[in-house]
Amino acid sequence: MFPKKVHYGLRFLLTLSGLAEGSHLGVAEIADRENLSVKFLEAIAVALRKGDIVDVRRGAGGGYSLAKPLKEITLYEIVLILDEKLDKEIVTEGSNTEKAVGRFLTSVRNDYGRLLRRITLEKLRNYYADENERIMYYI
Amino acid sequence: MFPKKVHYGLRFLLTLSGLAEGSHLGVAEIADRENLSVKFLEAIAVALRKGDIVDVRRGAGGGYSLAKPLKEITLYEIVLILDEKLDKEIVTEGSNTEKAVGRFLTSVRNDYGRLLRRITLEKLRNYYADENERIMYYI
DNA sequence: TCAATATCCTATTGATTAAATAGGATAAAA
DNA sequence: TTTTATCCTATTTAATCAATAGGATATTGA
Repeated sequence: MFPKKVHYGLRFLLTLSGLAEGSHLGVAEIADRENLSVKFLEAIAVALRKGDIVDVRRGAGGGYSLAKPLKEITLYEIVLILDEKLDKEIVTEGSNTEKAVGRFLTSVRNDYGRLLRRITLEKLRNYYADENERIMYYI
Repeated sequence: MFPKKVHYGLRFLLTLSGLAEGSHLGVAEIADRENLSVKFLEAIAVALRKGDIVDVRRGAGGGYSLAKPLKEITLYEIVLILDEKLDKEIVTEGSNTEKAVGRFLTSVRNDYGRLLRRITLEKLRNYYADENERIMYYI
């Protein structure tokens, strides 16, 4: 349902969320930890930076950090940045059936957008915390 | 956002919804009215029939008709039948970040599914009625 | 019965998008 | 001023979407 860019992008952000205030992490390091293609993750990182989700520090010792707390980042923003098909135009021109279907599906997309806007990455963080607890319990 | 199969399928169903009780309409006829590829629409019709959305009458004078009233057909069913990416498996295995992201996105997909289940094709019919009224008003 | 009609099935083609890779330009810290 | 890491552009490969084609199958209607 969601392209890999979204999966990888969320893992990228989740990794950054573990960072201490003011510190940065490079793409190469994260790609290594997460076993992802460096180049592919690089493109994702740049897109997220342009979308003001992460801050960057270029040059040696640089890398990325979250631009704002997880609870202020909605899934809507992420999907809009990393999944181009969401904001693709829905045709509402043509015959009456075409118009009706176009308007109908547009309203569904709007509902979906509202749904995504209500979900913040804090929830993702909670799922992550659950995973870590699961290990603690196991030990 | 939605593949053409969904658009075409909805136009197909919308056309069928105008049919008198007990009558049928062939794919060729509908494709002609809606300016769609006969062969492509044919595949859509077969899929909808297998999903119990439409009934079929084969042979001469045959064609399709709605298997149930529009208000009993949810958008969820249609999207599930005509958009294969909805029920594609989301991976919840691997590293902790991978699991967390997988579970998180699964919950989002479930929310989306609930959203689609609340929308019936009666709403589509209303959009269609609006379009027709618009013409009446114009005349 | 049997010809006409319309669905049904399988396979193929072409176009578009997704995913990954590559090489080097740019910027900034050390 | 060297090192490091981001940034940019282009290309390749794989997967999916959209459309097309031809014929097999079933059923109606004469």
